[in-house]
This record gives sequence, C-alpha cells and structure tokens, in this order.
Amino acid sequence: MLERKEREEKKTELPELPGAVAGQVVMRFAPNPSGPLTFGHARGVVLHLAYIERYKGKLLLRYDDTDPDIKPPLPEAYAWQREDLAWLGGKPDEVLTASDRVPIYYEHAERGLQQGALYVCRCPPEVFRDLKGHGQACPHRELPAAAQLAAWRGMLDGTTAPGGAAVRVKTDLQSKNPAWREWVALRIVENPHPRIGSTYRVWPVLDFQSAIDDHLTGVTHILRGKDLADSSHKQRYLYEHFGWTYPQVMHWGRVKMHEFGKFSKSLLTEAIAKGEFTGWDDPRLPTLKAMRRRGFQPEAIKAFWLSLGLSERDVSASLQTLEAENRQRIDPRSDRVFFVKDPVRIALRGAGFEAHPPIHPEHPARGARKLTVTADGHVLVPRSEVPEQPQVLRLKDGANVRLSASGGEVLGTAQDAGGHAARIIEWLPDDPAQTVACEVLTPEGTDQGRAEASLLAKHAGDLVQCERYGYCRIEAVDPSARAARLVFTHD
RNA sequence: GCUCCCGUAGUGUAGUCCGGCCAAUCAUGCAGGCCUUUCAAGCCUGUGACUCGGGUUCAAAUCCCGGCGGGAGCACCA
Repeated sequence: MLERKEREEKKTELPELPGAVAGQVVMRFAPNPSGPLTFGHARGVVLHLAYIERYKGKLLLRYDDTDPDIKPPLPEAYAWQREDLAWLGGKPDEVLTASDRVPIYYEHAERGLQQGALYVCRCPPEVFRDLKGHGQACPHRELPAAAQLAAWRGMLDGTTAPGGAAVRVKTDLQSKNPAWREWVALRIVENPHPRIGSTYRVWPVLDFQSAIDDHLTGVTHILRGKDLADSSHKQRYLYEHFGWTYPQVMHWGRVKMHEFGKFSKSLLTEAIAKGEFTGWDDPRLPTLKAMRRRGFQPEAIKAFWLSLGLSERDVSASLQTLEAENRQRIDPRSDRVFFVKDPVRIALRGAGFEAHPPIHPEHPARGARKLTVTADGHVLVPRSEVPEQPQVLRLKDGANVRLSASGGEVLGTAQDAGGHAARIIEWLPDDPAQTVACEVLTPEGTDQGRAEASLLAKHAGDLVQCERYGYCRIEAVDPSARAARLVFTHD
C-alpha cells in the first residue's frame, strides 16, 4: 500500500529504466547519417533526452555509417543531424563516427577469429541460407584460427572478391529463431564511403559495430525501435563470446502517422534529386528541417512524443494531436494579420469605413492595425467567399456589405451591426499602400494572394496567424518589392 | 511458414509488474453551450473503451490457458 502510494506520487509519463542509477546512465542516439532527422527520429531523441535529464546521464551521438553501399551516408547529413538534435535540445556529451573507428572493429574481428568466436564463411548466400534453415554448420565454421585469420587477410587485401566471404558470429545453430543464427559481422564492400573514400574494403554491419561501440563507450541503456528487437538477441551472442555484459534495452513500437504517406529515406533521396521536392525542407516532408521551417516548436514535438511514451505497442497517431500541442504554444505569439487568398476585386457603393482589428485579441495592449476604405472604393475578398447571389456579409472588423461578384454595397459599419447576423469573411482594401503581395507555401501547394502591409514590419522567423486561414511562419519579407513569403504551419 | 512483440473510447494514453481504492485517468477529436467584430484561442458540458472465450479467486483491465486481431524480424541494410 505504502509502496503504491509512493509510486503514484512520483508518477511520470515514462517508465523507469531498469537498473538505472542517477549519474551513471550512459545512452546513445545512433542515427545513420543518410539524410536529415525526421519526425520519426524525433521520438528517439525526445525519449533519450527525457531519460538523460531524469537520471543526469550522459548522451552520446554516434553516427552509424558503416554501409557505403545500400544505405550510404550523405556527407552533409552529419551536420544536419547535429543541428536537428540541437534544435530538440540535445547536447551530446560526445560525438562518435563509426567510419572513423574501423580499426577498432578490425581488432575485435581478429580477436574473435583468434578465439573461435567468429569465422570467415565462404559459402554462397543461398547455400548458407539453406544450412542455416536446417540448423547446420557451414564447412568453414570449425576451421582453426590460423585458417580463419588467413581468410580474413584475404578479405582485407583484395584477394577475396566482394560476396566471396563474410565474417560470421558463432551463435546457437539450434536457436529457435533462425533470424538470430550465425549472423554476419563484417563483409566486403568496395563502394567508396562517401565520407572517407576507399580507405577500407571490409566494413562491419550495424549489429557488430554497434555492439562493440556500445560496450567500449560504456552504454548502460539502449532505446530503439521494435524493428531492431532482434539485434539485441544477436548481439548477446557476441557479448557472451567476449565476456561482456549487455546493456538494458527497451523498444518502442511502430508508429504510423495518419497524414504522412510512406516516406523511405532512399525514396526521398531519389525524389529530391529528381526535383520532385524543393529540398529536404520542403514543407510536404516529414523532416525536422521542414517542420522547423513551417513553424513547429520543438517543445510541441517533445510533448507529442512524450505523450506516446515508451511502449512496444504499434500505434497510428494523428498529426492533429501534434498541431494541438503546437497551437497552444504559438498562438500567444502569433500576431493577427489579414491574408486574402486568390483575391477578387469588388467595387463597393456607399460610405467609406475604417477597421481597427486587434493585433492579438487576447492581448489588447499590443494595439490594433488600421485598414481604410474610401467612399465608393474597392475591396479584395477571397474568391472562394464570393457568393453567386448578393448576400449580406461582414468584412471582419470593417463593415457589413451586400455583395456578389458584380459588386457590393456598404450597409453600415460592423460596429453598427451587432450580433451574428452576417457571415464573417476576411478582406483587404484594394490599395497598394495598405497591402503587400503574399505567397504561402503549404503542403498542398502555393497559395497566392495579398496580405496586410503590417507584414512589412515583420521579420523572417516571426509567426503570424492569418485570420480565418491559418498559422504561418514568415520566411521572407521584401519591403522594397512590398512582398512577403510565408510557410503554412497548420490551421 | 518460422520467431518475437503488442491488443484500454475515433486517435493516443494512465492504470497491468505488486488483483479490490477502476461503473477506469488525461489529452486529442467530435457534439453542444458561453465568450467574441476571426477562431483555429479561452471557459463549461456532453460523447465514448478494458479484443473474444475459458480458468483461478470472495473479487480480474490487472494472474493463467486458448482463440482472434495488429505489428516487426527472418539480408554480406540501417
């Protein structure tokens, strides 16, 4: 009873890390630098940061870039990923790059071959697969150390062709899960590594490299996706061979965002190269670069992932939840502004009027904007709001008008007309002095229109709410051209 | 097919380890109301769930067995 009470008092979103001792936790965030970090990566980052903070632990950033062939790293991505990590508040205590540590992996490979933990397998893949399926050893498995080391040298010096040999880890051939049996530790890859070129022709696979680095850097807890769950089982064999203790591991389940389609890194790289996207920060992409550009706040992303917690359950989440978190955080600092998308010019008969919309309805002290329409003047309204038959509408904060595509008539200022009788629409005076050209990049395309001249006082990076349209981040303002470019955040 | 993991409202999530305080938490969504010269904000109300079947027990979301459903892995990828 008492125990339960204590637990409730210190209740947090995330489960405790098993065996974690404050001040002695070491974790690593280990992406493959094949592109910038994505929203999905952010889950790992956020969870690591939360635990590091809770246990006053140490965080390593480790680039697991040991595949120059199928998932080659992108040289620029190393810096991008650091920036993305920093944006989320991550300050790694140490940064490691696997491709700089190849000699270390070689040493361990040799030690393993020497002690009979590893062996050089020269079976063709199909043959080996068959043997493995039947739980049988390959002919090279029990060869003496001298033969193993000779074969290993053949891999290193170019005698053996790519695919001709691979170093395998001795596991339990009878292991009930075939996936864990006799896995490959190092193989020959002749493609030059995008970062360090052709220095090496033998590369460790992730499970080998990562296992060794985790041990050498004293990692105590590993957090990773469920897709890597088998890695833990495989790597344990290696740890046993070397007499090491395996870190604690926790996994998170698969996440599918309703709104995001299938984005694989390799497909994206290709699509960007072909110009289907403007770049890695194209607002349509689920990269942190793109989200940052759109005005998503790191705190919102953290809150989102923290709310999903660390669970192995597979979930299908909605971006709406993230947007709600973000809205809460950006609304107070988003000054209001009128943006008329796809404007139609309408002549108004009748008296002129002035509007004084507040800069922020919840913060009257910030003041108001001012829009003026002269008698028998013209206004711009969004094409989509223009009724076919004349209809009474309220130009927000301005005046009630009876309006259709052919023209309108001022019925009186909005101040005169109380209640909710008329539908409210956004608008602008048709006056170059009071407006600017404005384009908004959205995930669906680019919206063209005009916006209030008050935008000219803003700067790149500022957030605004285009009333009745949505929140946007200002990307560029050009006072001399009287133009602005925004990126749509969300509504 | 084999192996492993996971099933609480529309979507997430707390509770499950240590059965009773759970006719089940919170958020989001949706609906309604209030406020309001935007609403996407704020305030209020409502909505809606323990995958199924057995078993153990005085008592099961919680423990056991089985079914069903979902996911992942089974690469000389990460």
